[in-house]
Amino acid sequence: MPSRRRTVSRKTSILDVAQKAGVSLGTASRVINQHPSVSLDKRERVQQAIDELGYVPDKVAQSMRSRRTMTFACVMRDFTVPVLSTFVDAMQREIDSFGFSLMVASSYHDRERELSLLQGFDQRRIDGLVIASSSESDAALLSAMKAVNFPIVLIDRDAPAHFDRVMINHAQGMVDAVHHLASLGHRDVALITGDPGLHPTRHRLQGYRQGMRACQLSVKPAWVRAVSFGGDVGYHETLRLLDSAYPPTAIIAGGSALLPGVLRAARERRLRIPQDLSVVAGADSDLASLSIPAITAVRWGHDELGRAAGQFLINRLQDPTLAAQQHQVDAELVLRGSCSAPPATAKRPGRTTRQTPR
Amino acid sequence: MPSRRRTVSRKTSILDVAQKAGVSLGTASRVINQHPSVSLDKRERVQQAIDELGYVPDKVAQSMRSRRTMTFACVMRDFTVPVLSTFVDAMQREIDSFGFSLMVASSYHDRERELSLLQGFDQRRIDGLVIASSSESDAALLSAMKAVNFPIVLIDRDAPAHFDRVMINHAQGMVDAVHHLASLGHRDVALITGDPGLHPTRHRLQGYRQGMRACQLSVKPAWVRAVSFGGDVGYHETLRLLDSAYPPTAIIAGGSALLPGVLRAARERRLRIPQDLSVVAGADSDLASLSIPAITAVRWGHDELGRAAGQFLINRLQDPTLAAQQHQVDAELVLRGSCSAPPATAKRPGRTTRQTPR
DNA sequence: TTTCAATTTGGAAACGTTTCCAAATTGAGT
DNA sequence: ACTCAATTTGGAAACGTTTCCAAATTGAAA
Repeated sequence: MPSRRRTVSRKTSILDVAQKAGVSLGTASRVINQHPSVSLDKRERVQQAIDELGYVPDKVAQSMRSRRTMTFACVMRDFTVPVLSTFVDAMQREIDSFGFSLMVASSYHDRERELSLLQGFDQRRIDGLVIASSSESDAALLSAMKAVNFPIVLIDRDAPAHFDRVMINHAQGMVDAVHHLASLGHRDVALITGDPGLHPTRHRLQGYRQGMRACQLSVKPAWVRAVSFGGDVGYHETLRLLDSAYPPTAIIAGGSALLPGVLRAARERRLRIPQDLSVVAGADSDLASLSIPAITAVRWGHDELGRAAGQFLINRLQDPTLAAQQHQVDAELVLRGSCSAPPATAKRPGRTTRQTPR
Repeated sequence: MPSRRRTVSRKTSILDVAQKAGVSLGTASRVINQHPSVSLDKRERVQQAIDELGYVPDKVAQSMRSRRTMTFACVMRDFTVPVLSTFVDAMQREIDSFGFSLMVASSYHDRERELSLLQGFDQRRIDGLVIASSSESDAALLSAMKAVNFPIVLIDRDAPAHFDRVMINHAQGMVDAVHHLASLGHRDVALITGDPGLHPTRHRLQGYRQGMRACQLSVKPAWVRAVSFGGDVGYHETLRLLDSAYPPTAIIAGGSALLPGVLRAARERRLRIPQDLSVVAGADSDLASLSIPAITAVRWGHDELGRAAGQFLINRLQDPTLAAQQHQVDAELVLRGSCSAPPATAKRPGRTTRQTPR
């Protein structure tokens, strides 16, 4: 007689189903996968066997053969940033109905870790990745992203290769911010933002310059500081600005991680917001909305970002030949209490600024 | 000759490694898995082949055979709650060095969804789950949690079955809160908290009563409201309290989702905090720390929670026979600006309260 | 009936590993 | 040299599916 089962009771497998329904293994598999060519008769018998046995297919075995893990991953710089959870949640909802699960991991701004996450996910044979990479130009990272066996959607990043992209319209936000400040009478508007190699920084810079030009305001090079999103940059750059010979009357904090430092520096210099200094946050945050006064900020829907990213991945899985997809989510300026006319007392020497419009 | 490969170039497999090293498949596998019984000679040859071919093992195939997916999952009611990301992040870090990845999913307070997540993760053969279940007593949920093929760690839940548990010492937080308020002169302290079927609610209730007793304060039944964490409960219960015949002079908002409603209701009734009404938050949040005045709150380390949960799972995987593990993270009262002496003008009728201590 | 194409079916291979088993090798003790 | 146990090794089974192929069945057309 055939050898007995080793374990006392195995999980019921598709074999048990086939046996119980009196069909072959292949036929059972076909009804599970809704394959059309199986007679109604057997289809019913198999379905009944499935119900009676409470059979559920083993995803690992399915993945093994079908090369689909029904899993996506999401890598962000740091999930501790509260607003990212909104993004993840929206993406989750989007992919959920298609049967996909989501893995998450923070890269902590660490290139090595990012590379090893990439390889780890490749080993796991995930079906897609959403990532806000730490760099857009790092050659090793880029080639690792290309080498990998799953589609990638970039979040707020703009890389040379033709990945799918979901980006934020930071430029528009900056244009609006500058216009708003200019309309209040500001002429000396500074921008502190992050890593100059990253799309959000470059795009903000672009919008800032465009806005200044449109308002006929000259840009003093010392007023635009694109250093990094990390550390105490917001604080130090604000101090440098405030202590300079020509301090700006308004500061745009281009990045949610920069705002705390800007506010702290202003407080230390005993500048009241908005009477002595106007402040705009280039990204909305709890701090911005709950501060007193609340900080006027550029805002966008993180849920829209998440949905688009999920949708892109699903589209591409259905049709791998799809051209690179791109989506830009709009940003709007939400007016709060951190901006007012510049102080009248501003004792500034005349400068070579162009005259206001005719 | 043997049949040619179908695909142009397959991923290199352990077979290629074995072949290149001139050993059997089994031996190659053994060196990969650090199995002791393989000669130094072959070990080196295989390692070299691995390096030269850039071979990385396929996790899906490994899981298939070894019944280990190296994956944990985490389901919380709603990941949109900012503070949960700290938890996830800490857990992530904890399990990362052991090679585990993390899946996340929100249950959205939805029992059906919770059940289907449970089954989905079981199909995926994850190695462990961390969950703040929506109920501690739902029979179907409980039996589903028992039926599942992986260990479960409960977060801030107390279920009859012997799951591993990581809980928060809400009671201590409440005791401290009551003592603090009593020391300021309050005698009429109300508590609004959430779903009475859940550990955090029951534990807060217990701490509140214990604290009141210790301070020789009587508890009016109308002052303790345990309804739900959802909806507009914080708002409505606060109004009910404030509009009652004997309004409390202090309110404890036992749950981070309740605080916004409490503050809104107080504002609507034109009560200044803390002059007219003292408020303590039973859970810290951005709102609590950034409000003006900042709200005195019970705080604990979500990172400690996450680390403990990850550690428990790893412990149990190493030794499945382990007795139920339990860890309680301490809560402390952080004093801010939302509490002061009760208004002197309180025109309250004499009550049958016991006299203050001798 | 017979023929032929279309549909349905069973059997087996394949996915890439780990692990079991038995055979081969080694090395120490006589 | 011979025995025996311990170590190392190769070969094959197993994990639970999907999918390929060829055989069997069906049904319509001749």
